[in-house]
Amino acid sequence: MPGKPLPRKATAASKDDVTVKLIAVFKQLISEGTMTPGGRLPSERELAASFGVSRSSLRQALKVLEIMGVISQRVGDGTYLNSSAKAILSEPMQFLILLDGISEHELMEARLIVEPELAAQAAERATDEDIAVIRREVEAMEQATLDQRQFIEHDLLFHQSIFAAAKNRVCGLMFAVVHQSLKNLITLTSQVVDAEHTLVLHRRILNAIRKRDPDEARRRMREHLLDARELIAKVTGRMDQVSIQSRISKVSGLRAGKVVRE
Amino acid sequence: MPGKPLPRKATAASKDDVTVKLIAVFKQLISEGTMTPGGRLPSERELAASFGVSRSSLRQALKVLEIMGVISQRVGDGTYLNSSAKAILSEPMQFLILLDGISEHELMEARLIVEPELAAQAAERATDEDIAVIRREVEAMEQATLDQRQFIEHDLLFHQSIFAAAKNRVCGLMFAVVHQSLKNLITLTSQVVDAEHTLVLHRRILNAIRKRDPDEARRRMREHLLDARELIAKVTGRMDQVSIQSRISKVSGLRAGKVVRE
DNA sequence: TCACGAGATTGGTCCGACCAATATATCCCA
DNA sequence: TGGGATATATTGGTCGGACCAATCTCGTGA
Repeated sequence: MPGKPLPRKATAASKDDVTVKLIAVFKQLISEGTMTPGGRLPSERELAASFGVSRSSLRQALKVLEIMGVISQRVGDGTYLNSSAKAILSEPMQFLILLDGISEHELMEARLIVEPELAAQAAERATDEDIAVIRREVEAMEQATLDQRQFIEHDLLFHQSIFAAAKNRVCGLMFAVVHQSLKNLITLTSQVVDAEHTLVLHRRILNAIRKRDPDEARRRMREHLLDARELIAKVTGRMDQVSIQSRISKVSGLRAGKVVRE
Repeated sequence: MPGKPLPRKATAASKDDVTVKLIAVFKQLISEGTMTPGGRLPSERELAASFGVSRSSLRQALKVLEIMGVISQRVGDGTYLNSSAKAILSEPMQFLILLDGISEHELMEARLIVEPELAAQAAERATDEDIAVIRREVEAMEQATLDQRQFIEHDLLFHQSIFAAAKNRVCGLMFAVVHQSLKNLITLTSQVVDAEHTLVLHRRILNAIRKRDPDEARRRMREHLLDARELIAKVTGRMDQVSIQSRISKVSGLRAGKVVRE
């Protein structure tokens, strides 16, 4: 009896499948500068041969990276390493919200923690240019009071521009997806109140930052978010689980079929 | 002139490849409750047939979900939907740090924004049990002053337990990965100062939360993080880019080969 | 000089095959 | 009859090849 072919070396990462190893390799290559942002990767066939794996396995790894926003692929062209990855947290966050059943209320709670502090920091650190950008978003909102889509878009951009002014990319990137997740809900709330209501609150924040007054900026942002949270609570009270459903983009093309275990 | 074969229907999701559509389908199925956390999915072959796609394409989608931590796959067993996904942001965040070149300093900045506020909220909302958990982490650190690995582990758990006490899952999940990213760096700093130094600061935070004093909790946490940031600055001053390299897990098994464009 | 077009390149999808790990059912013996 | 060893089926993991469509490249010809 020859026993098992190989006792399966316990070399730590030996149980990882090829895809996981490949992702680790890419991470390594990026960190050591072999692959630079914006650069083009060899073709899938070359990469597969170079790594000694099948194209199928390689494609699985590349697909993961593409969905996460690390790379971009275009047929007939090639594969490119993205320079920045603003959307990298988007997909995971959506699943996180689904799996852990995170409510809109909790998302607003998180905003209440972070955004007032960031507004305060923005008041301290913003350059004149940063402030100009923030003001431009307010003006864009003023001119879009009739176009709800545009209005909300600039509403979110307003908050993002404050993140940028606070010079805190980590929070900025993290909360970009939080904003995106709340987008549908914000749309609902903005049907309840008129645009001027939101604009007043935004202007107060802008002015506090212009005055370089961190404490007031913090207070005004908090005021704005508390107001928004209240509105959301009012709206969701009538919507309940519907809001969850509507947040999921409708699927086209593939039939769902039976997926449950028979 | 026949023009382009088909003007590319602008049906929104028509340009997405199969994998992207499949992920959207799974999102849909989870949100509508057809797939429930902990539940088992049909086999890959069944799913592929059910969706009318090849197993290869399906596997790409499943791989993405597995890396993100949405599902777990075991050969010979099957595919299961995870209940919660604490690790869901881990991989994306690592690439985010790499691609955008986010420094340890920026990560600490983000902690300085969030954790003091969370400590304050913990002081307000913590149940007796929450506080017991926090205290237990402090005690665990006291008993692990000799085992550096254990010590740091409980250091991070201390901070996590405060997040839990603050009842803010969003920030908790987001900053779990930030902590993880800083782990190596914390290891370095704890070689510079003795354990008691850290313990004193932790005890102050714990006591503030026990006294239900939000303001002091906020101040004490801030004090702790400012101290940590200073230590990190001191350490990284001598390390520079080395810290980035060491954060990447070494790869085994696959040879990197040439990847640059020749 | 520029527009057109044939060919090469590249990612996207599918199929079929085999392997190894695991679970389940089966059988045999104590 | 009970329990452990064994055979079988199921399942994910990997591979190779094939074809398609989008895109790029480059040479040709007006």
